[in-house]
Amino acid sequence: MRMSEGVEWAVHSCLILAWVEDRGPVPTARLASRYDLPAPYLNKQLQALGRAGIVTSIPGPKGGFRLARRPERITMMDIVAAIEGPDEAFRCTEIRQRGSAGDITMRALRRPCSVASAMRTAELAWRRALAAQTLADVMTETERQLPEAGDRVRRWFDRS
Amino acid sequence: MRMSEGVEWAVHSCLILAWVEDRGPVPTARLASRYDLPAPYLNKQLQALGRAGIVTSIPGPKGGFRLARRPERITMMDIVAAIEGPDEAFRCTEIRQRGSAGDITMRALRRPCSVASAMRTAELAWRRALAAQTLADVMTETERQLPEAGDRVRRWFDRS
DNA sequence: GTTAGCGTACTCGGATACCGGTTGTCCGAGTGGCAAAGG
DNA sequence: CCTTTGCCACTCGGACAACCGGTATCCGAGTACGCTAAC
Repeated sequence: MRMSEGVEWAVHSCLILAWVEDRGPVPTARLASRYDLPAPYLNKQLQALGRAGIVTSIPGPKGGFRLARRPERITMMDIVAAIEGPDEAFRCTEIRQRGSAGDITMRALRRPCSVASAMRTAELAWRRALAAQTLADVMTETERQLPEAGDRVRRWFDRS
Repeated sequence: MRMSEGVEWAVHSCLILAWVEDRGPVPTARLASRYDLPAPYLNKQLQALGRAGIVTSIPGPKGGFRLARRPERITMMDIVAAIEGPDEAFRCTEIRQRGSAGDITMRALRRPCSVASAMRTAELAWRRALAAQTLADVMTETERQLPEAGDRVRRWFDRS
């Protein structure tokens, strides 16, 4: 089980956009050059964020991306779901119904598979933990370690 | 992000082995035919369980697999870790150090990346939730829905 | 001097190839059981 | 009848291909800016 690398890119990009705030939209090429990432592929991730309503895109010159809402209203869960998709990691294929085990009483099939339930419980805990952390929380934590982080980003955005 | 299908197979196989208990080892072919799974690939998963110390293998005729310890001592986390490997889903590649963002103060790099920390927190919640559920718990829940589940497995094992 | 029109350059957006990993398969090493032969 | 010995069939174990989703890339549609020229 492996999370897409695009998630890391997306979160860091959102951090940049959050710190830049209202200074104007940031184009993909700018974000890509900052972290030395392939611009077209990063653009793909940003499009996914756009479809999820996390960022808004402005076309044309002086265009780019900006956050669609305040960092306090964007959770880690939102970003992960936008990139990874809505499907959950464990997908029950109902093997209990297949093969020679398929002749079990039908009424048990009304109830969800116990194995799937156990996995779902764990995954729900994961989702809750992600949803409990907002982009603003990550910003605060980063600035606690490096107080000038926001200023650095804004200076980087202003020059050039 | 998608969990390997082998996890579902492994859990269901462990359930069979738990219900069979001391009646003797169950060969891969028997397990595979029960759920209509490709036997060689299921064998691969069982080998992984063996390396993790969850099941023990007995070679030769009348051989097969059996649980290495009681179901109360086997957690869902053990099985998932055995199949999926020890690596965590989110892998921080430290993009904050790359590109034009690489010129930040070194002391911030002593501390872990805030993004990675947030992800790690969530993943830890997932792992705790998995570790809190034992194989015995899943057995109990299954028998609550279908009380004769254990007897069915044992009868299936005895005949043929 | 002002304004309307046009060209241009820059942006996003979706459609298109490449690659690593999971999935699926195969054959060889090892071992217990069974049967037959000998005492 | 008991013991021993050889063979065989069945098991696990690791090494070998095939398919698929994520990775990486490209080019086209659209738009705001800036320049030019006419009024």
